[in-house]
Amino acid sequence: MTKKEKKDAKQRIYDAALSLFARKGYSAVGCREIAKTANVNISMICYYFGKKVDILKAIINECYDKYYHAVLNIGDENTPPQERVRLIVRKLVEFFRENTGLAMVAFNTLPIDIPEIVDLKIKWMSGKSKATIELYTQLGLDTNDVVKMNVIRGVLTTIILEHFQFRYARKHIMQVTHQSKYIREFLTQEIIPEYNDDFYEQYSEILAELYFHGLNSIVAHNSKP
Amino acid sequence: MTKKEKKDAKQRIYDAALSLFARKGYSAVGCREIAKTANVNISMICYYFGKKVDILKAIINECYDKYYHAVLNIGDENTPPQERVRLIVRKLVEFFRENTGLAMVAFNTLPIDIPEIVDLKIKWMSGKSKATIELYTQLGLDTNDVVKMNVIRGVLTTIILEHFQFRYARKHIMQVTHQSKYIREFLTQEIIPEYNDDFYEQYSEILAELYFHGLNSIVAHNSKP
Amino acid sequence: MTKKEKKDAKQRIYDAALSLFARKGYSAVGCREIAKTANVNISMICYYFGKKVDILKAIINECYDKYYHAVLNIGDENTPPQERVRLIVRKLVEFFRENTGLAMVAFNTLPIDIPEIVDLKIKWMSGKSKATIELYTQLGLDTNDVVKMNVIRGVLTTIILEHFQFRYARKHIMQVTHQSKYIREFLTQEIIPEYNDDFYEQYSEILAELYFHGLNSIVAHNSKP
Amino acid sequence: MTKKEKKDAKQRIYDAALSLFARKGYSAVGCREIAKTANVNISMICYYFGKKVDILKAIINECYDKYYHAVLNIGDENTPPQERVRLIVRKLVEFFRENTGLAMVAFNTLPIDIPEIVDLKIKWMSGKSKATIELYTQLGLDTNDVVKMNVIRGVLTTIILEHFQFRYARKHIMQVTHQSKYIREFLTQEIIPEYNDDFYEQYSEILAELYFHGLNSIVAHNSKP
DNA sequence: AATGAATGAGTTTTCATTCAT
DNA sequence: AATGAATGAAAACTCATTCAT
Repeated sequence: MTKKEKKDAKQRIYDAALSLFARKGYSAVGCREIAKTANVNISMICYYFGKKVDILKAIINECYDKYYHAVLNIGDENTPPQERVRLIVRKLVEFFRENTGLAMVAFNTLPIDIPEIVDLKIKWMSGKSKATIELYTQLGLDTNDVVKMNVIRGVLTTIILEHFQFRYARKHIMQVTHQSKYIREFLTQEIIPEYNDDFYEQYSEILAELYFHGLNSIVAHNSKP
Repeated sequence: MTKKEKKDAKQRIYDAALSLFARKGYSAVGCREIAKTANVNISMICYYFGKKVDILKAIINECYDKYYHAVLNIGDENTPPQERVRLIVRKLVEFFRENTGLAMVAFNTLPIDIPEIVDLKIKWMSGKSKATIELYTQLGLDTNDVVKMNVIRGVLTTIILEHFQFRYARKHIMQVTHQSKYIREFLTQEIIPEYNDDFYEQYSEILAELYFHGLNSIVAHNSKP
Repeated sequence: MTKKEKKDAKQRIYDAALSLFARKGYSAVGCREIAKTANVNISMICYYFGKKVDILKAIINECYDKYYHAVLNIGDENTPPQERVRLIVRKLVEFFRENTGLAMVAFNTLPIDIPEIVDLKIKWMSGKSKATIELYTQLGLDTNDVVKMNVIRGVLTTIILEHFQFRYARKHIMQVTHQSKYIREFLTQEIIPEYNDDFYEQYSEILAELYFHGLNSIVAHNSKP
Repeated sequence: MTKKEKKDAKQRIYDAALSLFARKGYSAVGCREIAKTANVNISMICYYFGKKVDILKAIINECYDKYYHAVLNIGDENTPPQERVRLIVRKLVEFFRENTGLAMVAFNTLPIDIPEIVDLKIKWMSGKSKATIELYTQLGLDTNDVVKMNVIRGVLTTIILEHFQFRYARKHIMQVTHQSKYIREFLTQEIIPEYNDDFYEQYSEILAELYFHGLNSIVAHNSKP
């Protein structure tokens, strides 16, 4: 092994794990597979990370860290609401675009039943959501309206994440050989856009539009006549 | 064992598996655990379902079947668009409410790397989406606008599913003892509504509002000047 | 496999484990080795005992159970002390002779650092030692004399156990090939008696003699003039 | 690290290993644990001792060396037998008191199945036992009486070792938290003497008494009429 | 139809040791 | 002289599945 490879062993493990977790889910991926993908000996995983779950922890930490950095300081009370929404959407899209795998693994709402992980996630999720709350009040939304808050909680993130999950899944599926040929045909029939800067420019714009007007419409809405 | 129990063995396995898959994910659940939860002998699983994966198949099949029945024939071209949206949302919410676990397992976009499952899902997902397409055209949306379609694809389902996943996760987490007391405190501090008929009446109303106006706003939107 | 073998699988594992633990100590024996010795698949161990440590638990339980049955009801206040000592020694020797391996594993004072085992042992050891206490008082020994009690605590058991450990070890060592030939020579030079009924008849007699007069002498002894 | 620490690294490993072996047994202790306890890098162990087993060898060597020095030249034919016994007991108690851990590891009769160790022990054990043999003849004991020799072989050492093992184990157990509270209560209920000079003065006296009169009684004993 | 026993390949993790520096 | 990285073998244990009954 060259020096380069040695230096990167930990990183290679991390990357391999991230990619595999994103594709199969944490539990479906074994250390063997990670090691093979990273081209290292199995024991290296424990050597560098201690336990398999610690790789997941590292991923979650990196993801939330990046996430909160991304959505930090997006406009203030002086920014016009629509502009603010546009900024938020743009930032989020950018974040998910750059960290698709990371986000898929960390944000997957599937409640993996590992207490440590649950705790870690909750720790991250608690007390950071100022930005959106600020936006809501700016739009005149009653943040004490439990129903409305239940409707809009996490909506934006969810929509974007879902987009990337779908895109990721489709790409992955197309690389795999499937039993039924008609599925392959179906997949290739679909019009798949080029997911380039231009696409996401428009995507953000439209999503911001949808979200902004959607929000506004429910501000006015009176739940009970 | 009574005869009643014997008769229900298969169902008990199915129910146990469903509940466990929803909580932990398919791969994280072992046959042992399912058998124990269902209070049957392990070999019963293979006996009734052949392979573990076949339970998942059964779940997916039941879910999609119910799903498409739920969203079938919701209004037609004569129904006013807003009313139609309201109907769709209502039906979807109802569906997810009644089949939370089922939907969590079947719709989880996490692409589990099991070809059979992927194929099965694709088979179900292809060619059934007439209802929404109809709605789009009724609203005047250009269904060939790739970007717009990427934005709205699956949005409604995703939002509702996410709501139920969040609700489910929170409930589950609260039942588990966690290391950090402050997490428990945090969880109990939150205002959690009673998720009753009344709540979902309002929830559907507001979500329909948001979705309808959101959609309308992007119909008008001109991506590129 | 014949039916006979099937039936005995658990027993074979138990026996193999007992024999290996006696020879090498619990920690030095692996499941692989037990399985091979018992001529079963490794997974059978977990299948029948759950965990490796549970075999040890079973051994300890069997040993203490037999032990307390063996030393139960050996004479009473009407039995002359010397006769009583003779009876106790005889019973103990008999017990150790019949359960050498069992006793070596269970009574090995080596404090294996497994809490469950420590607890189990203490549970057994507490509150069962009436027989010896009765004897002491009969002999006129002050059971509150801490020093004397420290001297005689467990002496008899220890001496006998040591005899069997030594005998066991020597036998085992002689079966193994050793590097240094002079050791083999040395070992074979030694006069090794036949450990038959006759031997243990005399052994018990002499040990009882030693123990009885030893005890008596310290009864009279005044620790501090 | 200071120079002092560096200098002592080997000693620290030795001490850590000794303490851990005494508590858990050789096989149950890993190099990792030794290294951690000694606060050195794992590779230091191999660096200083070659193999893990060589630490054990060092321990055994040190122990036997000290042991034989301790019991060397304790009285001669002119010393009155009872006085001689008293001296031997005193010396042995002193030795075990000062080298409890060492003796526990080295003298543990548990036959660890490592040929090198077995050989080493046998090498030490052979041909050094003049002192006791001398005593026996002085007392008029027939050293050719195989049964008698089997009874008294190692008795003294065994008794004392057992005392220290018990003391050691109890102390260790009390430091550990156990599941069952009643065990802790039981342990603390016991009257535990202060194991100081005064205690061992008396302990040696009483044990010498027991041993001397015990031996004498069997000298007179005629095995078979 | 139903099941307890059995299995071999699988899991994660730890082992003592070696190596290049 | 000293060490962090690396390793393959082994550790205990679990896996989904099969099979004889």
